[in-house]
Amino acid sequence: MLTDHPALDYVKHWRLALPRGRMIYDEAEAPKAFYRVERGCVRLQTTGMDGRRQILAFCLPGDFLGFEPGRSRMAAAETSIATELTVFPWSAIARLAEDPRCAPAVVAAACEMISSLAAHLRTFGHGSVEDHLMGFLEWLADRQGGLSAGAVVQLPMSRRDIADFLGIANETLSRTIGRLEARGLIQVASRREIVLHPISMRSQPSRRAAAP
Amino acid sequence: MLTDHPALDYVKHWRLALPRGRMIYDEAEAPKAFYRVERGCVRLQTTGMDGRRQILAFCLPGDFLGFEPGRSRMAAAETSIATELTVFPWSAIARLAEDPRCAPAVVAAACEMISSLAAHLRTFGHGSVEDHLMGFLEWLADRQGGLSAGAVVQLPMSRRDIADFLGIANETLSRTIGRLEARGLIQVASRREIVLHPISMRSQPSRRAAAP
DNA sequence: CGTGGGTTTGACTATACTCAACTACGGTGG
DNA sequence: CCACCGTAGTTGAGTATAGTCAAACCCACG
Repeated sequence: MLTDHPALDYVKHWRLALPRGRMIYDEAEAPKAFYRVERGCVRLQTTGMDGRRQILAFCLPGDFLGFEPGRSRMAAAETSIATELTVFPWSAIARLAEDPRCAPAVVAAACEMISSLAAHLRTFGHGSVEDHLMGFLEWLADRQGGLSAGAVVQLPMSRRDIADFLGIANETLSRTIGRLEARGLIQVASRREIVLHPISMRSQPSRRAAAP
Repeated sequence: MLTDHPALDYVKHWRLALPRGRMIYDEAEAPKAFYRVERGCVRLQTTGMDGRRQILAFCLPGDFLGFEPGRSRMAAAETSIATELTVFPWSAIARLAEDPRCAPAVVAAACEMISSLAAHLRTFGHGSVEDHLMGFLEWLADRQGGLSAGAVVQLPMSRRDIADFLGIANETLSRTIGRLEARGLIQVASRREIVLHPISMRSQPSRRAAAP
């Protein structure tokens, strides 16, 4: 990972804290910097002419974004929640790419983005919405320290964000969450917290134990 | 584009001709080389446990594929039709990435793949199947010399390939083609040839004209 | 404490999937 | 060269799934 590469410490960079819903850069705008997420969550998205939004990827702490040597951004980047970033100005990109010691790491960073998009793309084609949602939650749990039994997943984005990521209507997302909970696969602790039930626990479909 | 970079001429490479339906490399296998398509068409695909296939991208002449410095392929690569490739062995990858003159071009190649996947991903979320298919055909026409009025698009892949790329059942693809033809948007000349009607010129040209 | 955006729920509709039968094409062998 | 066969593609009927429109609801925020 680029994070572990010492070369990054020597290129110019600084911290940047943003509130939720702030645009970092817009679609098709000229790249001026790239970023690493330190805290929070950034969504990479495009907005169609019909006004509908498609989220291509979520960037969590440790992820890089905006690494596009081309002359225009392929997607806009906005914070899903309050987020802290490290900014690397464009000049650093050129220096990185030309430094023989750094270039392989840079390529690796680009390939991570490829893997991320490819993983997202492969889920789109087939499978039910429930599968997609479970896959998304498991990915989140994995990023938050492994998907152990009864892992509590923090959702650093709104339902609408998740729906636009999965490519479904937010009503459908809401209904799907309810269905998964009814089947005992997940449990909605709060609006931004979901408990993943282990597969082994599926055998005993726990009905809502907590009395009102 | 990497194609235009002279450094590629100096790294070891050779030609390879393959018949249709041949696997170039398999999913999760260790990368031994990367490739440039000279003629034909390659599909990058993953196969789910349910046997269903999702095609992530089609690689047409000029495109690179298999550029993954990681330790395993993110997707399998197979020829959709008889295809001619230039093979660059793994040793060339390391050399390219470490050569200060080549590294930017290498990064650019990776970014092209990112753009390709991102473009595919953004169409998935919203819009009708007809839109997706028209977008696909226009992309093909664009790659085959611009989408002028009445452009004849050669389809270098089967209907099943197209369906798996768009993430729809092949029956749905067949019906959608029929519907588009009935609406006068396209005309099926033969099984592997479709004429794009000038009505589609209403939409914005994705082709870049001369700089202002 | 009130407001407003995000979220949930309901009823209805549109769209694409599935299963199944049928047809056309391309390649092969007589 | 033609007949045959197998694969790819098309068409049809019925069904399942998610979208749309609309309204209620619930927090989080000021």
